[in-house]
Formats: sequence, structure tokens, C-alpha cells
Amino acid sequence: MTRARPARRVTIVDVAAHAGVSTAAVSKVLRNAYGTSPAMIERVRASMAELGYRPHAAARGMRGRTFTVGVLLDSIRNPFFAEVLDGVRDGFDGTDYHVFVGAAGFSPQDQRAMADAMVDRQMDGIVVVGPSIHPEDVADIARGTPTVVIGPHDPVDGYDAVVHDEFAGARAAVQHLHALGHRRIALAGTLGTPGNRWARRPEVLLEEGYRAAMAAAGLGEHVRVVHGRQYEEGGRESGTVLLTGSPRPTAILAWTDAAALGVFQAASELGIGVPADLSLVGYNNTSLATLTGVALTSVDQAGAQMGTAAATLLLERLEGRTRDTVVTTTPQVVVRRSTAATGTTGTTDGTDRAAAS
Amino acid sequence: MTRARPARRVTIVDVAAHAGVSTAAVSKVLRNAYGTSPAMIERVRASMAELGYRPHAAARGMRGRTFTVGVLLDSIRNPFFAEVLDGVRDGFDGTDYHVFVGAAGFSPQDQRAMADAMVDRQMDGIVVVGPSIHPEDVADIARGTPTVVIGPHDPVDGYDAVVHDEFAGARAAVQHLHALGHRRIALAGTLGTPGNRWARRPEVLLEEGYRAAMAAAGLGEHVRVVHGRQYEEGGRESGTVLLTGSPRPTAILAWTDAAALGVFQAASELGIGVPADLSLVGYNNTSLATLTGVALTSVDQAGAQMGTAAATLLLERLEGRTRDTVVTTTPQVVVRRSTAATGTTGTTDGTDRAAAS
DNA sequence: ATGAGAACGTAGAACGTTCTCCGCGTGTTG
DNA sequence: CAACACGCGGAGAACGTTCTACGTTCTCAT
Repeated sequence: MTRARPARRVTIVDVAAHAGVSTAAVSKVLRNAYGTSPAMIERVRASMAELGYRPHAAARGMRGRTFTVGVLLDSIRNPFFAEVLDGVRDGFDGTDYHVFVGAAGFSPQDQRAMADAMVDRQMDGIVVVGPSIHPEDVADIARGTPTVVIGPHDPVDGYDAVVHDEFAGARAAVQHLHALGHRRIALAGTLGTPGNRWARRPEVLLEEGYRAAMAAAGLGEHVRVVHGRQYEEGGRESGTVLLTGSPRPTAILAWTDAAALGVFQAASELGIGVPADLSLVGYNNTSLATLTGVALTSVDQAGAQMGTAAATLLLERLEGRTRDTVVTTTPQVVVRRSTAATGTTGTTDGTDRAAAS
Repeated sequence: MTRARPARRVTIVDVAAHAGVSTAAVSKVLRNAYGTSPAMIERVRASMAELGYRPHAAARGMRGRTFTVGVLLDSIRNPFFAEVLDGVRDGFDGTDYHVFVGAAGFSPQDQRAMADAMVDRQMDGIVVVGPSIHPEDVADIARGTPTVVIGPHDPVDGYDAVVHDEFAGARAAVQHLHALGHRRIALAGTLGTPGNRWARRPEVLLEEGYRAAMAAAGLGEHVRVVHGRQYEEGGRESGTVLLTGSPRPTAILAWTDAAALGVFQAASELGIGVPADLSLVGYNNTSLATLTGVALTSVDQAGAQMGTAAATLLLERLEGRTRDTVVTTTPQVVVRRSTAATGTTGTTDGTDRAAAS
């Protein structure tokens, strides 16, 4: 009513007194546990509403659940994560769980510390997105707290995973480019985060898929891979290397939309037109792909869907499932204006000298 | 050592037993409170290390602090928030506090619910970034939990604020453009989030600064303002409106980098070159500004610095300060390649017919 | 009527901290 | 030498839940 004093918190005890029942009864209503009559539920609910009761999460944490799940990632800056997060939030919508994000930074120590912080705060579940943090650490944490990993394809061990079929995604991209007549299709890849110990990271599968698809299309001799750093700068560096090399590729698949934009930048600087002289395919189909008139063709990986899947898996774990489960999502090439058929320009020099990575 | 059984948590009791002291003593060491000898501190510390003790945040929450602060924002997607968050994390670096992000979405109800969730989890402090959430709600929450608001210029009431001088920023942008010879300088602004009840939101000050600067430069008759929606789409719509109107502006100041990219897109679609036919200035100087060869001139608002300032203010509050404090950061125009002097192209038609907003 | 269950509620002990007293030694002072 | 202060450490009561036991009452077949 009046905003008055600092207003001591309304507790279960207050509600119990007001409703004329025991605290245990109130607790039961709260958790809709066994042993409550409709009449009592009604009365308690009314009291809770009237008093404006809100459960004290910390106190809950001492006994049971905190109704909190943590999403652990390296940086907010990655637009793909935004999609995943939306999916996770969606997946928990309608439940009593709240989602908090921990942006841990890139060092393994910091990431481990963040994970510990989540555990210390009695979070009920943790979603690790992107191959942050060491796999052993994940297994370690999963021993105490239900955990879902989004990204790496390594065999799970006491936790669940949501993965995307990068192998198929790379294949689809190569096929798309090959269908347009491209033969010298290069990959701007990455070696991944230093210190990362996952073996089967998304980038690894993507490269395997690329190589396999090239071989299957009879383009094995045109395989060309450059490993760059993260984000735009990495893409720009890789792009420069690829586009100043000889023979120059007519198409580049980048392992990330951001990297693709970096390649685009390198191309502009070299006076190479996209898609006239170079077809460019990104990966993840984030908002970057549609930005700024680039209209990047990109492989969609349905980040939101992956997030929702992670939420569902976590909820199942919280319900008691113990068998490790892996969910795989499938890619889809979204064609925009950064890819075009070859031969639309005279840049092709006919020679097709091979160049392996 | 051995990873062994599910490993019951190491508690203060275990540490006490191991060090041969009371739990109270351990607690004192933990909080470096009064009444401890160097010898005892040493012994307890050793035991904590050996046993791998980590404080149980939920239990702490029942009594004192949880060493947790929450950052409340609408969406992770905003790259400016990424900068702010980095600043906040920086500001808490070296302390025992951990930072968690709540992405609440755009509805006032959801934002309030998120704030409540943070309070329920006994977070020690809350940073509200961007004019999310109602001001009355903020005041309400601040009554129980130290709070810092980043963005709006409304008078504070029981909390602290970090604001940026958008008035000066807009003025600097206009001056920059005017110095390049531009006279028909338009503003692609916004009406802000619907349902938002802050009166002096950043956009409002920005528009005021724009109008004042135009007047001061004797360009009052060229003032032209369009209010669009959020992000790229909004910028694109506004850009289309402005660029198809007559007389067409030779320069546009957008209230956000994303909006500026939208304007850029609209310009491309209309065959209007940047900066040849149109000079474009963004706001916030986020990573978007450097992306994709756009090389956007933008007004830097030092997001990281704002975040750090917020952290500092919060720490001070937690130390006991009660007087409301406001920190203001100053803007700086970062010139890139989206602005150029007029007259470099023949598009100028000489007529300078006025057009008020 | 009687007893067996089911249905409904309650008491009270955790959970892991913090923090207010309280007491014990050991000087220090009048 | 009594009185007192001070430095150090401990006992134990919170904090707001959950949940296991355990009563009590009701239902219903025998």
C-alpha cells in the first residue's frame, strides 16, 4: 500500500498465518505437492496474492531448486548467440525458470570460474553455448548440475548436447556453388579458440564436410583451406591470403558470417566484385547476413531452434532423465545476392592448377 | 583429488573441523572481519585451499550478500550493450562479485518480472541498461537493492545513473557536417520504445541537441526529423522517407549505428552514393561502424566507460554511500569514410527551400 | 460397528552461512 | 592488587525454504 518503511519481505510464514495454515502447507501449495485440498489451495493462493508474496530464491536454493538456469558463453558480441539465447528463453517460457547469461570471456580459467559461480549459486541447470570451457570441466560440472552443451560433436559424458550438422552444411554450400559453375571453391576456416580441448568442434566438421563435398564433386584438386582468427579481422586476413594467391578462387565459403564480411572487405580492397568476380557464402545466417546491402548467402543453422532444444533437454533432465541425449539440427542454404553463376565476368583464366591446403 | 563420488559440497563446517577452529572463525576469515589472528587466518586459508572450499552463494544470500550483480537489458542483440557489459565486467574485475545478464525482452511486464527475479535471487545490485523498464519500477526496486541506471537523463530518485551527453554529441555531429559544407542535415530519429515512460530518454536529448545545433549554425530552416522504429529496418524506412522527399538532404545523422546502416541500405537502393551524394553519421560507434567496408562516421559514446562507471557507482553504494550520483560521459565524433565535403558531386541543386519537421 | 487405507495437515529438522553476544586470557592502569 | 580494556575466538540463533515423519480425519467395504 503505502511505500512506507523498507518493507520486510513477505515470507511463507506470513502467508501461513494469514491463511490460517502451517508453513508446510503453504510450501506444498507452492510446489503443488501431494496432500492439499482444493479448498486449502484456494485459501493459500488468495493469501499469497493479497500479501504479494514472492518466493525467496536464495532460501529455496538451500533446500531444493532455485528455478534459475545459466547460459554460459564467451561474449555477448556474437550475434549467433543472441539467436540461441532467444531460443533458450523461449524454451523456458511458461515455466517458473529464469534464465541468466554469464559472459565469461575467452580464457579457459575465466570460463571455468563462471561455471563455478553458476554452480555456487545453486543454478538448477547450465547451458554451455559454443565450445567454451574444457570438456573435462563440463563433465565435472555435469556431475553436480544438469548441463547441456551446444556446439561440439564430441561424445557426451553425463550431459546432453545440441549439435548442428556442419558436415552437411558445408556440403550443401559447396553443392550450391558447384551448381553455379564454380570449381575453385576455397574455405576460409579457423583453428578455433586456443586452449580449447574439444576435438570435434563445429569448425572441424565444417572443414571435413567441405573436403568431402569437394571430393564428391570431383573437385578434390581445388581444395584450398586457410585458417584464420575469429571474427571480421580473421576473415579479412584469410580473404586477403586467398584472393592474392594464384590461382584465385572464384568462390569462398567462410565459417562464419562475420568472417564472410571480412572476406568481403578484403575483396573490396582488392577491387574484386561480389558476386561478379567472387561468390561468397557465410555460415550461421545471423542478422549480419542481411545487413548493409551485402545480402550474404549463408547457411542457416537455426540458432533459435538449437536454443529451444537445449532448454527442452534441460527440462527433461530436471524431470529426472539420466540417459545422455544428443539433438542434431540440419542446415539450409539461404541464397541471397552474394553468390552468382560463374562466367558472368571475364576474370576466369582457364587454368585450373591445383592447390592443396 | 580423485573425482570419485558425487562429492558432497565442502562447507564451512568441514573447513572449521580441518583447521581445528569454529565455524564462526572460518566465517570471519572469509569476510576478513574483526577478531582474527594472523596465525589463525593462515591456518584457515590453508585448510580452505586444501579442501577446495567454495562459498555457497545461496546460503550467503540468506544472511548477507550473494556477491552477484545483475545487468538488466532488453536484448543481447544490441552491440552497444556488449560494450557496456564489457565495461561492467571490467569494473567488477578483481572484486568477489559476479555479473549475470538478464535479457528481459521488450515488454514492460517482462522487464519488471526480470527485475523481480533478480531481487528474489538476492542480487546485491542491479544495473539497468538502456531505458528498459519503467522509472517508477526502478525507484521501487532501488528501495530494496542498490541500482544504477544507464541511459535516461531523468532526475534520479534513490539510485545512481550514468548518462551520456547526447545533446553535445548531436551538436558535434552537426558541426562536423556543417564544417564539410552541408546545410540540409536531417535526423533519422526514433520515438523510442513504446510504453516507455522515461521522459528524458537519450533519443530526446539527441533530437534537442540536433535542433539546437542547427539553430546555432543558422540552419534552423533546414531542420528535418523523421521518427522511425528500432534497428536497421527503422533506419531503412526513415532513410527512404528522407531520401525520396524534396528537397533531399545531403547529410543524415542517425540515432544509432544500426539505423545508419539502414539508411545506407535505403540510399543504395535509391542509387544514392555514400559519401558522394550523401554523408552519413551514426551514433554509438559500435563494431557495426567498422563493418563491411561501410566505414561509418559515428559519434562515440564510450560504452565500456559507461559500464565501468556503473560498476564503480554500484560498488560505492554497496560500501554504503546513500547520496544519489550521476556520472556523465562526453561524446566524440569518430570520422570514417561515410562523410565528405559537399560539392564533390553535381547532385546539389542550389535551391535551399526550407522544410521543417 | 470396525478396521484399513487414503487424504489432508502439521511439527520440526535440515540446508550453509552471517553475526551478535559472550568469555577467556593477558596486559595496563590507578 | 583490583579493575578494566583489549585481542582473540566460540556458541548459537537467525535467515526462508523444503521435506520427512507423523498425526488426524474421512471413506468405505466388510
